[in-house]
Amino acid sequence: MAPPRDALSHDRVLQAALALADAHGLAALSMRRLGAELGVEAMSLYRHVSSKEALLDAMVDAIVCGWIDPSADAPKDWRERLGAIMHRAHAAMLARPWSVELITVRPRVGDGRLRYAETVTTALLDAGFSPQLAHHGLHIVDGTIMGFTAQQARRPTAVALGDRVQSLYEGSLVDEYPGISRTIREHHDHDEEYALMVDLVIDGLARLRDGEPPRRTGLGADYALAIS
Amino acid sequence: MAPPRDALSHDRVLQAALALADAHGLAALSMRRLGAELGVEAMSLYRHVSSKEALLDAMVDAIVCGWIDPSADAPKDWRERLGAIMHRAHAAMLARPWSVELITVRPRVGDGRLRYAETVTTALLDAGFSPQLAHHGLHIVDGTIMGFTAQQARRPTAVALGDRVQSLYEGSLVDEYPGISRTIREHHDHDEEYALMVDLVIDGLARLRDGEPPRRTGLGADYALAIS
DNA sequence: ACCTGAACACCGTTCAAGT
DNA sequence: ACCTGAACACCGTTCAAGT
Repeated sequence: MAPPRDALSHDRVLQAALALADAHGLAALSMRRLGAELGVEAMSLYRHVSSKEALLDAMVDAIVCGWIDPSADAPKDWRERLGAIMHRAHAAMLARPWSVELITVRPRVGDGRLRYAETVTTALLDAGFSPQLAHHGLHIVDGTIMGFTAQQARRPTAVALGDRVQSLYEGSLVDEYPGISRTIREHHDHDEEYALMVDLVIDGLARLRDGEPPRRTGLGADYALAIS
Repeated sequence: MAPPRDALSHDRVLQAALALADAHGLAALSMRRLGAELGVEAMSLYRHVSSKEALLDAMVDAIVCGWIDPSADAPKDWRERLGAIMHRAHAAMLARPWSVELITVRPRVGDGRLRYAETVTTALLDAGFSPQLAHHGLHIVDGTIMGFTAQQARRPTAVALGDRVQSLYEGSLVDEYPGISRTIREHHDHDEEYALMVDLVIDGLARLRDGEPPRRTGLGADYALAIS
C-alpha cells in the first residue's frame, strides 16, 4: 500500500503484522520477515514496538476493537444488544482464524477488550441485572464467544489431520464409538449452531435475572450467593 | 523418578514433557531442555517422538484422557453425567494452566478426545436427544468447557499485567468504564461461576430436547432445522 | 540398535557503529 | 534521529558418524 520508503510508525508496523498474519498465518509472523515486508531490517521495528509480545498484544486489541460498534450497540432490547456483539465477535474471529489462538491465550487487557467488557456489562446492568450477576454474565458471555469459536475454528483442520475422523464418517468405528458414529453423519450447519448457543445462553441469563435459576446438578460449588 | 540410565521410550519422553511443563511452563519445553532433563541429547528424543508437534499432541491427549472416568461416567441422571464430565475437565485444566492453551489450539483429535466426545454424545443420546441435537449439544458443551476455562485461566495474569485493571479496582476510571467499575468490586467466587454456567447450559439443553427452544434474537442464522 | 556432534536454517533481542 | 551489521543465546531438525 504505502510506498516502502515511508517512515515507519507504530501503526504501520501493526497493520503490516495483521496483513502478514492474514496472508500467511501466525507462524509466519517473525520480526525478521515483518521487517522484510516493510523494506527494513528487523531491528528497525524495535524503534516502534517494544517487543514482539507487545506487538501481539496490539494485534489482539486491534481485532477486539472490531467487536464493538458504538452506533449499533444500543438497540432497545438487551437481548438484541448482547446477541449483536456475540455475533459480531464470532464473525470477526472466523474472518481471521489465526486471531482465535491469540485472543484466547494473551492475557493483556487493552482498551478494545475493556470497551467490549464495558459494552456487555452495561447491556446487562441496563436490563436490570444485579452488579453481581452482570459480572458473572460477562464471564459467561466471554466464555461462550471464545470457547465456541475456538472449537469451530479448530474443526476443519481436525478433520484433515485425524485419520480416525475419516473412519468415523465411514462408519468403521461403530463398535468403539457408537454415539459419535451415529451423530456425525447428520447434516450440520455451524452458523445455526452458534446462533442456537447464543440464544440459549441469553435465555439462561434472562432466567437468572428473573429469579428462575437452572435446575442444580449436585456438582461443583454452591452458587446461591452469586444469583442472590 | 526412573534412573536416568534407563532406556528411553515414548512414554518416558511424554511423562518428562508433562513434568517439565508442570514445573516451568510451556515456554520452557524445548527439545534440547527436555533432552537434558532426561540426561540425553535432544536428538535422541527423535527416536521416540516423530516431532515436537507430535509430542504436543500426545500431551494434549494424555490430559484429555483424564477428563473421563469410566467408573463414574454412568450415573442414572444425564444431567449429573454431563455435569460430572464438565467439572472434571475444568478441574483438570486448572490444575495444569499451561494445558488450556495447548488444548484450545491443537487440532489433532486423539483417542482421549474421541472418548470424551463419545461420553458426552452418549449421555445426550441416552437422555432422548435426537442425533442432530446431540451433535450440537456436544459442541455447546465443548465450547463451554474450553471457553470458560480459558478465560478463567487468563484472568490472574490479566490483573497482574494490566495497569488499567488496577485503576478499575481503585475506581479511577468510573467515567470511561462506568459498568465495569460498578461490577468489578463485588466479591466473586469463580468456582461458583463455573458451576452456574454448567447448570445454565445443561438446563438450556434440556429445554431444547423438550421442544422449548430459547427466545430468538433476530440475529444469526436460522436454527429451525437444528432443533427439529 | 541406539545415541551423538556438528551443522543448517531459523528465532528474538542487544548494542555499538554508521548515516 | 533513525536505521543497520554483527553478534548472542537460543530454537527444531538433518544426517553422517560413532559405539
